[in-house]
Amino acid sequence: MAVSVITACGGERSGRYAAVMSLREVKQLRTRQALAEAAADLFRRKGFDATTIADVAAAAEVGTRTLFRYFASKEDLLFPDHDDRVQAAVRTIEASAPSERPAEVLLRALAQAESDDDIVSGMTALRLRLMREHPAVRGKALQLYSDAQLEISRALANAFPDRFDTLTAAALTGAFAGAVQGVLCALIQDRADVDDPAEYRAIVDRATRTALAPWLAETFPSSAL
Amino acid sequence: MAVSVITACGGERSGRYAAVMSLREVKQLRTRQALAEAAADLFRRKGFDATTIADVAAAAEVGTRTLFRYFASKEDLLFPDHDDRVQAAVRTIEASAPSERPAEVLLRALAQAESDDDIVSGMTALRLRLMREHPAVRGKALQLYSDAQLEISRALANAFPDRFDTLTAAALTGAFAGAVQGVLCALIQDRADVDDPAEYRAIVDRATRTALAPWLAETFPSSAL
DNA sequence: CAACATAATGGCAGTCAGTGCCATTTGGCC
DNA sequence: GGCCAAATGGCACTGACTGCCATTATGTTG
Repeated sequence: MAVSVITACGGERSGRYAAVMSLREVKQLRTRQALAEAAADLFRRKGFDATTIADVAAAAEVGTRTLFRYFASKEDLLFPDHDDRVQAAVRTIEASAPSERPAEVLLRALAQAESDDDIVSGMTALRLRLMREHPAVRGKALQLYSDAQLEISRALANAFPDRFDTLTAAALTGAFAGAVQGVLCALIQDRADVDDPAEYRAIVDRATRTALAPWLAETFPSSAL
Repeated sequence: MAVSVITACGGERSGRYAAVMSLREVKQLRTRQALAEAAADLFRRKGFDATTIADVAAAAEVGTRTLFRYFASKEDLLFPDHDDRVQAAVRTIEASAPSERPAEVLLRALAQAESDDDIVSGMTALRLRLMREHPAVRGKALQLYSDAQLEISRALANAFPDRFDTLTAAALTGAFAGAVQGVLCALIQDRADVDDPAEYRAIVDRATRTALAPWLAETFPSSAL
């Protein structure tokens, strides 16, 4: 999403967003994306450890000091639009009708968080590989996911105030996310590499379905959902 | 557990483990514990950031180079006997009877991982506080928990080979752990500090019950468990 | 008990992530 | 054009962490 905006700005339709984005903002977005792309490229080619912050900054043609104004840490370079996705998921929940089943809404919100951009660009595959090989990356990912989870559970509690208290919402969200995460980790551990986007999507789908089957089962007391 | 062994070694019954532990091993355990205790003490008094590795090493009367032979990172100092607990949980699962309900076994294994030592010593409270305040600590904790989760799910799949494939076990374990973790996080977020051991235990109990209520409900189809 | 093999220690120099400070530049706006 | 606020990037610095190596302590064998 951010990607397409910038592409549009740089291309023939560069004036399209002039009305809504100042030049300064456009430049910032470009710098941010240049950093993320340079990082992904270097991580892929040279490896995570062998790539220094200075390398990334140089490749993006900014100073290292500037890099840290865009990304708080080296690991954050791998999750450039994390916030956008979380916000999208939250909005999905907020926009849901009270008549819907919370589990369905949650499922839709999580599915939406999977950006197609990332999958086809191979960013997801890179991320998964680095998560497996570098504990620090895995730790950062888990931290981001955990924070997102909390935010989502709050949105859920707000969207269904009559069915959930904060704690139950946290439990439900945690169970969902935990199940998916658990399956995903187990899958990652097995197959060495997931290069094919379609394969990755199939895996995620399977993981989600496996994990959530009990929650979505008809026999399950709807009061708990 | 490690604590009591060392205490016994250093005290009047110092000869007790001489037959099973060499002097070298006893010294190593002592150094390890000295480091963990020094770290906990300093983190508590001075704060996490303000405490340097050099401080901890000096307090434990070893060189910083030696510290890193016992703990791979500054954060690891906060989880000194993580491995022991995970192994205990795994053994609990391995020792379970095939006739038991997997969910019950899992619950018992997780409950056992809560060491009384830690709770009364305030280690847990310190850990929770630092997890809330320092993302790096939270990331490390999540990483350790995630790895433990994978190991436990494997043990579960092994213990109930006729009921679970690897993925379902991972999903169930993930859902359990995720639910508890979610509730715990939500609870932690609210109350600023949990100093009282009894209060902490109550919170964990409540979190566990809230999180797992759906799974343990009678109406839930037993085939899924 | 002596001598040897092995493992633990700790110091030193070095790398790199990340931060505070400040002078300079740049875009937004009147 | 000129002022203001924000962005930039260089510099020096801290602190976690590592490889290397000489020294020391421990276990073992005769």
